[in-house]
Amino acid sequence: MTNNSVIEIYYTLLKQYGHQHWWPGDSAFEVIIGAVLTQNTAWSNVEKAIEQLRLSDLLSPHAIVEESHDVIAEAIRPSGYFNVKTKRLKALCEWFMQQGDENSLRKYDTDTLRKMLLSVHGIGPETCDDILLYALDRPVFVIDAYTRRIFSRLGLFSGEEPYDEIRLEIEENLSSSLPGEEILPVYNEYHALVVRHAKEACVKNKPDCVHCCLNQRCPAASVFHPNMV
DNA sequence: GTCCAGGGTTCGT
DNA sequence: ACGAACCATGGA
Repeated sequence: MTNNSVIEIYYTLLKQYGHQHWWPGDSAFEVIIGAVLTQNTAWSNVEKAIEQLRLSDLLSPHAIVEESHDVIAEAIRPSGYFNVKTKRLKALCEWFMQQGDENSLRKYDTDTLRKMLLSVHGIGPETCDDILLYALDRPVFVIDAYTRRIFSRLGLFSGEEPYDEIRLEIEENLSSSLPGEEILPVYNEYHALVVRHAKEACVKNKPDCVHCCLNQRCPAASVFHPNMV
């Protein structure tokens, strides 16, 4: 990985697509709920689930802990895996309430918070980093399937490396390119741009489509290969 | 009808 | 430490 490759990819994506405005204006709690609901699920379905929670007055940690499994499951049905996700939401909300208010999480450093979140049932590495970045304003680089696919096709990784191996290498590379005060908004925007690009890159979003970012058959190839038509 | 989405847990090897 | 089955809806 060359010295500035990660930030250069960022500037390329930002120039192509502009700002994505991910999770703006929502409360931290709503972002946290969304992070669980969107696991392996299209965001459009998550919006329906959140709206149904809102209409049932279930959009608070206390309500989700107290309400019955079946009522919550029915509310979040559109997001899929509703029985699994109901358990995960309850576990996460119980943890959240045990911490007191949102401000009581500020006293932990990011690595400590990550371990705390990962110990909650239903929170894996990606959901954890979504919460850290988009709800708690921590500077972490979110690794998802799109990130692996795109960075792999740009030759930076094989794509099979463990989650934290990719994350730490990208974070080290990025932080060497930017001062600390400016890195949080870049992490925030970067993941959103990767998702946006992945959707543009391959019409069918096929994991085995080897053309994305590699040749002109990919609709988004010119983003990284300006000389290609 | 088929594929897959802003994943994680559990249970084999 | 790694692989596979499992969970379930809705849009393309």
